[in-house]
Amino acid sequence: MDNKQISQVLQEIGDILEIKGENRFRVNAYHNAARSVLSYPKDLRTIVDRNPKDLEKIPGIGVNMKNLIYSLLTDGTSLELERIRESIPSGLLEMLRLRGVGPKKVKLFYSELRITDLKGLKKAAKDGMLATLPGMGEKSQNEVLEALDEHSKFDLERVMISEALMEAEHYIEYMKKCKGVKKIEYAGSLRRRKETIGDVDLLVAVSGKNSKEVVANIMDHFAKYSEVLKVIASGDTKSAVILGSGMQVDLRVVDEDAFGAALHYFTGSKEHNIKIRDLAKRKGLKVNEYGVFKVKTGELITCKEEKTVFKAVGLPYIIPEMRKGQDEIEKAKSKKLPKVVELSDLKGDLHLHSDWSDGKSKIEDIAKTYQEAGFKYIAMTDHSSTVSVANGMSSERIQNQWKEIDKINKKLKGFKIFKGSEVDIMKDGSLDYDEEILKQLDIVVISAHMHPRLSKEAQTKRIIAAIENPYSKILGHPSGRLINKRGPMDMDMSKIIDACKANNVAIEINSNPLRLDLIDVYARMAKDKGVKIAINSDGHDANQYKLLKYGIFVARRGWLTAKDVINTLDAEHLSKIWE
DNA sequence: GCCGTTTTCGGCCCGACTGTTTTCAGTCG
Repeated sequence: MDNKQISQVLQEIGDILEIKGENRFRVNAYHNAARSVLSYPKDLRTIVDRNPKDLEKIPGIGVNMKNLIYSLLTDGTSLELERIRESIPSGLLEMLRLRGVGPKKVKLFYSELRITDLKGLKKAAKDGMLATLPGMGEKSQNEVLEALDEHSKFDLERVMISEALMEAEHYIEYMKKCKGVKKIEYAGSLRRRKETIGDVDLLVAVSGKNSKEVVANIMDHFAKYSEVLKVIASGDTKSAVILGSGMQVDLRVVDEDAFGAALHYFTGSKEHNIKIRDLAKRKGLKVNEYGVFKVKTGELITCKEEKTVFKAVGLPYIIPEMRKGQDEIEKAKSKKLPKVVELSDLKGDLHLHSDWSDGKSKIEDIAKTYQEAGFKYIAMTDHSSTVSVANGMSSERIQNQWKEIDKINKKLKGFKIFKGSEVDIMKDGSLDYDEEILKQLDIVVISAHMHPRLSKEAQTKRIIAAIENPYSKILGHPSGRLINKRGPMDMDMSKIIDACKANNVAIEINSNPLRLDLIDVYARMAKDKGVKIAINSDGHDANQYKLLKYGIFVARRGWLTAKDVINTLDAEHLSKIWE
């Protein structure tokens, strides 16, 4: 059982307790613990193996949760979990996933009408039975039917950040055309640059002098966007819609004087906000989306800008990417937040494909495009021979490619193409070219494309063997995951990072929004262990240098500075790190 | 159930929107 599965169990227990109407703080404790475990950067199994008591050091985990997690990891289940699962029909949990249906309604449906699953719910709604329940009516019944319809139509998967960003930017362009919109920004997980996004939050500022009609007009404009499929809420200052793509977009309108406070509030994360409010409380302050208030006098500290919120609670500005509710507030207090890397720090890209393998562009065009975009170098890393589906290059072909690179390099001024390869890691951990080729390459990116289903031990051993190859320079897309399509390979990332440190191998953050691999927690772990990172596009088209921004997002969420990233170096300094 | 520069007991973020009520409970973020 991994952290994600443990987190799911904790979430499930919380959900069941909630349906049963247990004490809400006890319910919250399970949900908090679930989130805490999910974002915890270390494998809980390794903690249990060393000293189970250490589990209590994880925020939100006390003696009870520790015992539960211990049984889950040693027995694969626990008495408590079994007992609680038996206490309600399992289908009730699925009902919780419906929009507008929470624990109270699930309990109501079950206790009054013995409804135990979605099918039964649909029948009861169609038969008009739901409307007869206390607190329900025709409208609520229809809401349930619509929620059931949505549930079957859209898989409620979170979408890639690239998609959400595009949707948000288009919506913002449209909203800017509306009179009275002084400022507009997206907030939420999109602003925090999470790798996947559940819904988009838009925040609009209006001038305090604006009348109610102006705000109403903005709400109206919002609902009339051409992509809107359904308006699910529309109040005085808050609206929500569902787009044709299935994505939910929320809008909130605030006075421009409260814009900073509201932006902070709606950027989250929830955990970060709770910690900020806790800190404020201890200073006799109250923080909400309208500003920071002195509790005793009720005096308002106006927060037109976000940094005023932080200042009011005695903190330096914390960038959205860091707001996870982990240790960022502590580190900010002691002025230990790093200055994180920016897109403009990148001087080159060390993982790219041309039409020599499965890319679309010619090497020369790629080089020109990158140079025009302000970069100083690239490494051409086409696929090695075994990856025949991607037109991998034989030893002979790659040597021909070097001749072409030499020719182009002579023509270029102030720009360099490194000779590289994305060399496949074989099942036994050996590399897909022999020494004769490897030793002539400037950049050897080692990647596993085949055998993703090996056991954890075998996979870890295989990858480490490849890292130990003296010619390996960068470990490419380490986990092999494809977001919403394929999970990560089962391997011990902590050991792999240690091996990279021991062998002077950098680890890649692959900027393709479908990969974003290494993930942020491991990026931070690598940094803490002194391992260098390469932020690469893995581009298959000259214009895919534009993907690098997504890799930068991950790096910033992993607290990386420019110094932690090798492709912020000049071409001359870059070659020296492996000497 | 968790947690502690007010505390080992007594708190636990907080406000908007909706529908069904006629002052509020449930849901959501």
